[in-house]
Amino acid sequence: MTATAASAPRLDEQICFALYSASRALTARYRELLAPLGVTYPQYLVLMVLWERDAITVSELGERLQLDSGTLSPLIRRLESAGLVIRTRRSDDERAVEVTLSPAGAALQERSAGIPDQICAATGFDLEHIAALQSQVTELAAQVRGSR
Amino acid sequence: MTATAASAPRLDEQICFALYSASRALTARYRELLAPLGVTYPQYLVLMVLWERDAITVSELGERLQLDSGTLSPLIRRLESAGLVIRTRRSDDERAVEVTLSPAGAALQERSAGIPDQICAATGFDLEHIAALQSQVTELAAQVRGSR
DNA sequence: TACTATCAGATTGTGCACAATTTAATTGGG
DNA sequence: CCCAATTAAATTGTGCACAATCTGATAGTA
Repeated sequence: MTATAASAPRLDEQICFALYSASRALTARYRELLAPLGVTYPQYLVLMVLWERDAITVSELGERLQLDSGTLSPLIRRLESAGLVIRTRRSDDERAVEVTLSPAGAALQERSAGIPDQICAATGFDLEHIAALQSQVTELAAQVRGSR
Repeated sequence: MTATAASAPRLDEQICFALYSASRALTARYRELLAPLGVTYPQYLVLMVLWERDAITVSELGERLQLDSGTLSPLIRRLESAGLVIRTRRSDDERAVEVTLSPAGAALQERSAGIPDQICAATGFDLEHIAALQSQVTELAAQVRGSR
């Protein structure tokens, strides 16, 4: 015997695989819903942040989404190519790039308004259950980030 | 007004973002723990499946991990280059490729045995809480996959 | 036997993630 | 004022994910 059954890491028991797999399953669902709008799920996340608060820098976006410039720079460039956002150097600090919604980018908020409900429906969970799960998962992520 | 506050999709409220973010946070933790072993988290997942049941085809791996050949083919080739697995065409069906652990791949099971506990510790959650969360997240993923 | 359909992997192309490095602007200290 | 340190993005390189396509092997059927 190499290891006892109890200590062997089984795939089904690992919270990380569950999160990884669920995240990909949900993202796949978003992919279908977002395809008509011509944006990917990470691009949609950036747009959501901008819909909450427009004219935000790349690093502020990065803090919000926990993504670095290596991911965001090309992603935002694609959003700009698609005509959804505008990138401008901030005049008081030429290092910072401010990302602003174009009219087309702002208009996408309306067109995507039904998506969250469709996602909720796809989970088959009621709203309270989703909210409870969401807060626990968020707390777990915060713990893991803070544990290093 | 463009939309009511209630209908506006807020990032913090979205289960998908919570899962996506938590998955990345946990994977980052795995990355540190797996670095000494020279494997990535997806590669570790493949090895875990093989530790459970060796000599499995690429498509069976794909079913288990919900990944397609576009992801697995190059990943398994890297595992083979690293000397951790061996790829052999099945003699009774030359289409199928069987993935088998090399001695080095099998040996990694011992060396990685402490990782799950370290991950649990990083979450700060007790085992029952993790298990409860894990089963809910898994069920949610199954629902989402089945809803199309 | 040919002919078609199906199936298993591999390949191609796009878009994330992320580590590491680079470039340019700003800040702080002497 | 000058220069080192810091900061914000961008760039480079690697490795997933995944859609779409391709190649070759197998199965089924007239």
